[in-house]
This record gives sequence, C-alpha cells and structure tokens, in this order.
Amino acid sequence: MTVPSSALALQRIALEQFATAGFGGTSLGSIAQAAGLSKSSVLYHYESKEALLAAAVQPAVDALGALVAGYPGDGNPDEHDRFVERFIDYLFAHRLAVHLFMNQGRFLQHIEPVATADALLQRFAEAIADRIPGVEDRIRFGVALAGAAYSLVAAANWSSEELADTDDVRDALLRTVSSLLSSSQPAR
Amino acid sequence: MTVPSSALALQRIALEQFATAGFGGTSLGSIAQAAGLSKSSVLYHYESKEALLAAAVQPAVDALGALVAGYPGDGNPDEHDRFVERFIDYLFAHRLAVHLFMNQGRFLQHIEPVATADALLQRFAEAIADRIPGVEDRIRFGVALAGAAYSLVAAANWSSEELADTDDVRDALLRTVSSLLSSSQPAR
DNA sequence: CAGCGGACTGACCGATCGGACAGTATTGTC
DNA sequence: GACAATACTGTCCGATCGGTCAGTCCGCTG
Repeated sequence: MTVPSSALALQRIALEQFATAGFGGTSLGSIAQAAGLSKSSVLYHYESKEALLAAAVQPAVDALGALVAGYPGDGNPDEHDRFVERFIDYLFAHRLAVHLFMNQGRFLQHIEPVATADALLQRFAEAIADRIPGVEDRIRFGVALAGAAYSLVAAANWSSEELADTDDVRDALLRTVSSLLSSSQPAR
Repeated sequence: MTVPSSALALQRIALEQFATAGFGGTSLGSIAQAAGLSKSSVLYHYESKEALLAAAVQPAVDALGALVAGYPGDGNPDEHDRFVERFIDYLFAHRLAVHLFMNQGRFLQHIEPVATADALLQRFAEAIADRIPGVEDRIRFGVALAGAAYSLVAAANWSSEELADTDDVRDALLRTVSSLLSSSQPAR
C-alpha cells in the first residue's frame, strides 16, 4: 500500500462532504474536524482543496471509464441486461462521486478528474442515444441516471425511511432502470 | 404590483445561482454582479442571504402545496393521468427550486420555506407509497422526481445537446414519469 | 423649489476562507 | 540511543465572505 489508510479515510470523508454540502460549501476545516485532524494536516496530505477532491473521485472516474468501455452498443438483450446490472453496481459503489459529477460537474471542470468524468458521461449518453436516437431515449437515460443516483444518495432528505444498501433496493432499482434503458415502450 | 420587477429579477438570478452552484458556493457579490447591482443593494432588498433564498423559493413552495393537496390518492386512472400532467408542469415551472430542495434541502432546514417544501415532499412520497407500499414504489417515485428534475436542470452538464422547453421534451417526460408512477410492472 | 421617501452605493467591520511555513511528535531502522 | 523520515500542528497571511451604516442619488408631491 502506497496510500496509508488515513488518507483513504480522509478521501471518504471529503467526498461525503463535497457531495452533500457542495465543493464551495465545504471548508477544509470541517473536513479536518470530521477526520480528527487539523486543517494543516489535511493540507500536508493533499496540496490543495482541489487536489483532495481529485484524489477522492479518482477511483470513481477509473471505474466509470471501465464501465463505459464495456458498454455493448449493439449487443443482444442478455448482454444488455448484464450491463444494466454492472451499471447499478457502479452507482452503488460510487454514488457520492456520481452525485457530485452530475450536480457540480459544470463548476468543477478545472479539476481534471471531474472533467474526465463529465466527458465519459457525455460519451456514454451519446452511445445510448445512438442506439435509438430521439428525445425520449435521451430523457429516459437522464431520468435513469439522475434518479438512480439521487435515490442512493439524498433520498433521506424527504423520505423518512432510510434506504439501506439491501438487496431489495438493488433489485428494485435494477428493474426500474432496466425498464427505462430499454427502448421506448411500444404502447402509449 | 407590490413587488417591483427588479426584485423578481433578483430572485430569479439568485435562485439560478443557488440551485446550480449551491447556497454555500454562491456569494452575494456574484448575485449582485449578475443583477447589475452592488452587494449593498441586494442587502437593501433582502435583509440577509437566507431571506433572499426564502423569497426566491416561496412561489415554488406555494405551488408545491397546491400540487400535493390535489393528489388523488385513490382516484381513477384518468384522474391519476391528469395529476401526472400537473406534476410535470410543476417541475417545468419550478425546476430550479425543486432541484435545490432535493440536493440541498437537508442543509437548509433552518430556512423556513425550504423546511416546508421538504415536509411537503415527504408527505407526497408517503402518499404515493401508501397506495402500494413497498420498496420498489418508493424507488420509482424517487427516480421519477429526481430524474425529471435533473433532466430539466442540469442535463447540459453531460449532454452536448441542450434540452429546450419544447413540447417534445414535455411529452417524453410525461410518458417516462407516467410509467414510473404507475404501480409496479406486473411482470418480473 | 423644498423636501421627503425609496433605491442605491462605497467604505468599513469581524469572521472565515484556502493556503504557507516553521517547528514539534512520532515512528522505524541501524 | 542516534537519527532520519514521516505525520502532524499552531501561527500567520491575504482574500473573501455576509452584513452594517452613513450618506448620495433621484423622482414625486406639496
């Protein structure tokens, strides 16, 4: 391990605060306090607030690259189903980072990993839209991505009941997203 | 008109920045600059940053109250369809405020209209879940609300093509949300 | 023209921000 | 125990934050 566990904990805490309170709304002091460190120590491990964010989202960017690369553009339905499953698992694993990309990506383009993630998401959306171009498919993709990410991150805001990481949630989300990412429903 | 048009423009600009850059990430100075005023002038119209946010989201809170009050808990399918239409129109009209409620609501509970909106959304979610309680329906509601709001607000982040306020978008969103808010699909 | 009230501003305040830096603990190695 | 290297901290800095306040500008009314 070249990265000590304390640095990983710091990244986890930082990502949590950046995703929920916003990059501008999060101070190095509050991150340090949550980690049981001083602000100086945080800046010892990461040379700046931006660098801390970059390190915190880097794993999510790498995994997103792998996910998008494995998208079966014109695969058979089975392949597609398996991809949707990987998609949901990715959201589970990196929900905070995805939430951050979607809600703050535009204002954090100057941070390299964020810009990369945005470009990947854009390529992803275009690949989806290429299958059956049209406004509705684009909308469905956006609703699925944003809705799933939000359900996993911020649902506790207005839903009294916490959505734990149970298989129930995963299954429900899988069916919901799957129906959204399949082609437009024939009936209307 | 008891409210001068300049005040309305100020609310619109402020809401735009609060929703996209976050409350903590938006300064009174940047709002003032976008409005062509000085910071002092902004604080002349609204006694604080919080008061400006409260005034900016108040119309959306009022409309949300009316929307939720009109929810036909056990109405016939036609009634339900008409409600989904009102729901989409509400999202169109108040997308920025909804986006703000969902992504920053938890940290802005001390601002009265935000707390009210959160309570309304919670009541709404519970009413939906009461029809057919279960994890999946809750997920579907969350996905529909967050996904639709996001599609209308921040899609420009990763989708190269801007989603204009066309009837196409409204129709597509209507069908997407309608399929999500109907009861769980029979087949699994 | 006097003057009055609302719109607006620049100067200023204390607090907090991100960050720089010198110095202190702590740890592992011989 | 000597001695680095690493982890960590307190202090300080300039910039910016939200907010106060005294005063200016301007259109309206008498």
